[in-house]
Amino acid sequence: MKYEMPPRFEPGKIEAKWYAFWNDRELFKAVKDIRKKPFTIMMPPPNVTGALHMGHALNNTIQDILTRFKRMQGFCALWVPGTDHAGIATQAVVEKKIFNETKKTRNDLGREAFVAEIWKWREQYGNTILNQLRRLGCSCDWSRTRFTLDEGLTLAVRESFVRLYEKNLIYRGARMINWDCKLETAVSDDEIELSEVHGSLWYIKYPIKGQPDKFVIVATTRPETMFGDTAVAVNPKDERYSNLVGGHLLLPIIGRELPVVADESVDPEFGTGAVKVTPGHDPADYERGRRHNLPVLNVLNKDGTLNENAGKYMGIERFKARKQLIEELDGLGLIERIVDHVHNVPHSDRSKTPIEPLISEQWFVNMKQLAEPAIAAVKPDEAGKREITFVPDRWEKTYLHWLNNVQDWCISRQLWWGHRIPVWYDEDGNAVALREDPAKGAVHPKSGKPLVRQDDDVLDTWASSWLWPFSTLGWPAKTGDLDYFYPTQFLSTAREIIYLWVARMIIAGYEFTGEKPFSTVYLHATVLDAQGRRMSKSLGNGIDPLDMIDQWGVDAVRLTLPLLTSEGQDIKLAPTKFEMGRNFCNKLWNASRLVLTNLEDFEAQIAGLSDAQRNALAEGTVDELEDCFIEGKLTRCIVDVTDALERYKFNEAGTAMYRFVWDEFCDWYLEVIKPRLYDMKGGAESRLRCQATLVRVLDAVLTLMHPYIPFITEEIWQALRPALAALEGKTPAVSLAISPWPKASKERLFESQTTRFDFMREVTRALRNIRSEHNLDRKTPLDAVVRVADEGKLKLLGKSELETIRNLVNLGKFEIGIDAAKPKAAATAVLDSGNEVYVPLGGLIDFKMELLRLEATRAKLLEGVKKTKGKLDNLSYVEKAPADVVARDRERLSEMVAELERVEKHLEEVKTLAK
RNA sequence: GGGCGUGUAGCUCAAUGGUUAGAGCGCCUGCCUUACACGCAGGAUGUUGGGGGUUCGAAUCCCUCCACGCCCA
Repeated sequence: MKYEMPPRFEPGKIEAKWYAFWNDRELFKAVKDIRKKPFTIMMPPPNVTGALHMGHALNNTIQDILTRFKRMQGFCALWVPGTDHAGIATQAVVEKKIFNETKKTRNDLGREAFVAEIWKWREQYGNTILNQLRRLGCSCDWSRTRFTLDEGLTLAVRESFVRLYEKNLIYRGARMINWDCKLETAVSDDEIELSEVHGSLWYIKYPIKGQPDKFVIVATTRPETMFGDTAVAVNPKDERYSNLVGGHLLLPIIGRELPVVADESVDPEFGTGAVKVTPGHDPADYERGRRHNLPVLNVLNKDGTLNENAGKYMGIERFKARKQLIEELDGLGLIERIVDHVHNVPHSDRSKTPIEPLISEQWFVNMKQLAEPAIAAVKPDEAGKREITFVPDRWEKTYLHWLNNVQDWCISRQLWWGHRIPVWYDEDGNAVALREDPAKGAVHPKSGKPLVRQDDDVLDTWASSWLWPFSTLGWPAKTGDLDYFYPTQFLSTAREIIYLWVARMIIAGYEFTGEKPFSTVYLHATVLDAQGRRMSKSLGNGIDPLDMIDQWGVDAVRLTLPLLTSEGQDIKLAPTKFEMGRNFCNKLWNASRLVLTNLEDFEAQIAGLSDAQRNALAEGTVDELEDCFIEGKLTRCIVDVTDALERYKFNEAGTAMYRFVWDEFCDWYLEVIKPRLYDMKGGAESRLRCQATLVRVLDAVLTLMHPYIPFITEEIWQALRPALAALEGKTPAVSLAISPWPKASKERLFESQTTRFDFMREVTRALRNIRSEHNLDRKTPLDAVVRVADEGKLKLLGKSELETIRNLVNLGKFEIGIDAAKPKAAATAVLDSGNEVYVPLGGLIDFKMELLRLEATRAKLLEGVKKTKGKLDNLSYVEKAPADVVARDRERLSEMVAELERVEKHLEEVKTLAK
């Protein structure tokens, strides 16, 4: 049977085919199986409005590598996909779309109709990102896809709310919150970012009561809030103002009397040392207001216009009002000066508009007590073990810092899209939280009065995603899945949501299930552009993973990303980086092409063997040196890759495979066996042993690499499958995706054979170097002599190894001998242990080149001798360093000295001959 | 201001305190050798940011300075 393979790997042709194959056979479906250990990952749910970006591509590649690895290791591997409803973002997207199409706002439509529109939108576009994850090859259990507004998850949100409410950990109150004037909702502290703004500091004159010509000058960055001023504060130690404390000023324009209060928190260095106090619109002033019993005045409407407290400025947008107010004050001569001022202003993550701190009635979660188990979870026990481990571990500090200073969490949002707060009020405003919607005529359990309305607000989206690790498995119901798959093993996410999400999930896990939600938190690299900047829509510097998949193939993308990622380091990415992965896939493709196109007779040959003979082949042969060598390297590779994956070192595992395939298997093994394979140089049996080794090694390589590059490996493996079946005498798994992970046995490291193979390589390299440096065409055979020092070295190269060298270098006459004489006019390479290689070149020899080569060797040796001798001459080194280190250095030194002598001898000869 | 991180070849990055610091890309030379030019063979390239210290021994540990990045206030 012949398998047609084009000389170049064409990823586009196979990707869809294999994804459908896996899916149709439900290979990714995880069914509880008590004979297996579970391995569970909950995918961080992307926004339902989202599209796949490079961060997603990296994060999900990592999760898929691990899931596939564990599945092949025999775990019951479950990877749950899903999306979150992204309250603010989704509502904004749909509202914009509706407005563009119909010029209607959500208020025009009304709550119910608008929410119905969003659901329609979700039906149509909500699966975009999940389909993109399929394109990436993610082996999720799609039958368990979850959405944070699903019925089950809604139930979970409600249950969690009512439980916390009943424990008095949720409360409603008027607090200073962050108000987003564009989206007209509260946002939590974690959803704002400070950004530097080049603004002004206005120095405004506040007249002193009873002294109309005298003023106190107050500096402010936000003059429009002055309508909410209820005092002016100075530092008690500030002598400039000590006579005014206790007196009153007059608020310009309005004329309201403002007491002058002394407060420690005022920085005398800032501005004039006198600051206006606006308790309704500044967190620091709010505290000052409390200390001095000042009234709180709100001057803003929800849309960011000023309200009736601003007098004639009522209805004017905040920044317009600021400008007009300044003009008016200036006209009144009340602006003393204006100074440029750079300061940090909080902006909403979502709308990017400046946040207004203001007092508002909101729902909060009291976090202090809830945080305690989450803090304990990362404390090592006596054995140094932690319930939850961060990788890299330094992020644990970041996590703890937040938890130790945790603030109450504002969970209500003035939106329509989300989980409506399950609280109902009676006519007096008495609230009650309910697991189920109240029946008609239901009454408040305490007041006995009928419940008349539900709270209008919805919950922060994180109040549903913090339940994700267990709500996805059926919680609050005690399901078998929850029992089996929970706690999960691994969470991989971006570090910017350690607070928003990771910490809250851990809190929720302990509070609601009594257990940790996962044992490892892996913080993946941040993908930056080539200049090291974050990829962002506004900069337009993003690299679209789907473009990259189209251009290079999905396997190339999946292989390249982890290869670029060393733990904890960020990735600077440019599209051309994927060449590395693409080229590797092509290399693997062609190596496989060589193997597969030379297996035509393999099954027939195997069929002619006894079971014992076949079994011997299937277990691996030990006859030819190169077979032992490649098996030994493979064993090493299996150990390294498995170990690296267990430690989540995705680049180490990737590099180990890359090295093995390219540097050992392709560069040496495949080159060495060609005569055996093509020309039956070792006879038919040797050829069959070679084929069997190729099948074994290629199978192992494909298996090891499958988690990284699932498509190409499946494609090749399916072609290899008949040969594998013949060799093993049994039917292999239906897919590589569920094939067993390779096992390494220590008996198959073949160390002595590897040493011999390495000597062969050394001689080969020396000869190639001579050929290349002397500019000798590959087609002209060279004669060569290998001089070895003793019997032991002679034995390192057997007859077949000499043949191998002859083939690799294209040699004519080729001899080896103890103390073999150096031919005249020969190029020389000095190896270690007294071994030398001579190539008689006769008239072709370039003495100048030969001189340069030997000089270079000499210089290197001299440097080495000097360094090592210096070390050994140091008495304290010899005394204090470990004996084996010193012994090794002694050996090296004598070795180098001997080599140096020989090089110098050859140099003299060349010099004489060159004359 | 506080915390964390980074600085190694032209570029992007590796390297449990112990051989003469490695790889990919790029560069130079020669090859379309019947798996692969997305390739093969050979080659060049380093004051490991500066300074100080600990140590027999430092890219690695400590201190300090410089530059850059991220997070928190």
